Amino acid sequence: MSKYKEVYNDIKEKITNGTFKAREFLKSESELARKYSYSKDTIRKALSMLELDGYIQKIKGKNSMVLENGRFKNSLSNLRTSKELNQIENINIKTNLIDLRLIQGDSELMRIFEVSEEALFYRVLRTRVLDGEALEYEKTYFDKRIVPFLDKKIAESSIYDYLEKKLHLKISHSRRDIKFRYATEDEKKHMDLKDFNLVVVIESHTYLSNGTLFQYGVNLYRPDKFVFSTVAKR
Amino acid sequence: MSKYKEVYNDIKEKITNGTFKAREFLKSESELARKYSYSKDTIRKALSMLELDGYIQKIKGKNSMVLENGRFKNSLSNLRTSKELNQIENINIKTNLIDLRLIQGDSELMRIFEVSEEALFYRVLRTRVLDGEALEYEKTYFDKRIVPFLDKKIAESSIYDYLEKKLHLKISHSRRDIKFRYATEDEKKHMDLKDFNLVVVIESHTYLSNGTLFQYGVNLYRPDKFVFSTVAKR
DNA sequence: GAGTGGTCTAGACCACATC
DNA sequence: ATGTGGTCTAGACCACTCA
Repeated sequence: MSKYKEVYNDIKEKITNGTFKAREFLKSESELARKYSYSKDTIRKALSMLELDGYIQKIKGKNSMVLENGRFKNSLSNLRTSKELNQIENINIKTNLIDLRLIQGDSELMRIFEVSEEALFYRVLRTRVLDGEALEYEKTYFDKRIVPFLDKKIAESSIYDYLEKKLHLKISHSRRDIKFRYATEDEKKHMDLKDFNLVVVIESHTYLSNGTLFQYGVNLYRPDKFVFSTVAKR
Repeated sequence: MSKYKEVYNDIKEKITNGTFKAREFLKSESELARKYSYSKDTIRKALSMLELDGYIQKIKGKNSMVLENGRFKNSLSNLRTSKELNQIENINIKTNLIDLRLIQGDSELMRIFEVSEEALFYRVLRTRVLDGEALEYEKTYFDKRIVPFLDKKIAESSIYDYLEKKLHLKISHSRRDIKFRYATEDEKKHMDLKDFNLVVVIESHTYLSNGTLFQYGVNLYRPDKFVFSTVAKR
């Protein structure tokens, strides 16, 4: 764990658990530097990350101010797994594995991954059931050259835990497009859409630290059940 | 203009105009430092911003790689005004001012801005018409203590240009919540929603560099017409 | 004027990819 | 072994806020 991440996590924890409250001011950068016995620049790096993630606002000439953070539900500025999200909203969520298989020759996937027709992909279909309603339907595709093995047990829990802790993949970032479209018949079958004919679609492309695309996925949500928050810097 | 912003803009320009193409590699940080005659750290700051904004990916042990950027339409990771968006999608967009007035005593606004009932707000209602269809409906509220004057002429062009260039407001960041709900009768009247009864809602709270909330707004879009892209870092 | 955050530098050392 | 990006430091100077 690098020093700036340690400081970042420490302060973030104190903000989320209420030790530092919204509208309060942090200690100055030089005081924090003394307190942690790190250089001012290391503290600054931690504070910059906290600002990017919407926890604090730096104000020139004054100390940094703690922002309210309660509004954040599904934060898209952080890359979160569904499991992490569950811990935030402490409600009854259950993951159901619908299907897990190897597929080959899908032209759409060949285009996305820029591979030839021999390429193999794991396809994972899962739903997330929240208080008895299937509100999320997830279709995920993994490049088998990078994820050589997946089984039912892994797919029923957290795939990302497995990728990072067991396969030691270094995940860099994810590009996400949010859009809206009519649900297909298959989607209507697996989701509890009530009267809604539209679904929220989050398409994601996830890359490793070396720039390789290894995952493509589509997550579908019932429109009335999800809010996404971001912080946009000027 | 700071040095790192100069480098950021220079490289960003070369990526967007095609001088640097996707999957190509940039020069190394030390080469760039020599080329611009700036320190390595200044170059690194520029590259980090480019990475955050999804233009490049830094790869340890190798040079930084240019990412494809064509997919970005409405990027929520940058704070963009509608006018800037228009320049990107060079299609026929027209802004219509529906209403501009001072309002007072709205309890919802009093709660959001945390002010008492004497507080005055400018309310601006506008639509954006794209190839003849009113696809965006914008309701914006400004704290009159910070924006003391607005008129028809300003509201019909770019309000943000006015705020930054004339009033010299320093805009820091904006919190945005994306959600979906049924359209109201008023919204159906002003927008060309076709058969859609749902609208995409982007609620925004915009803050100055000193931490003051000065703008609250709701932007509504027809669901089939907009895509929002973000880059989420792990 | 004193203190704060913002920019910039030069140099050290580490981890990683490549040959 | 070489070059790359990542972390960390110490110090300088600037712009801003506030009393």
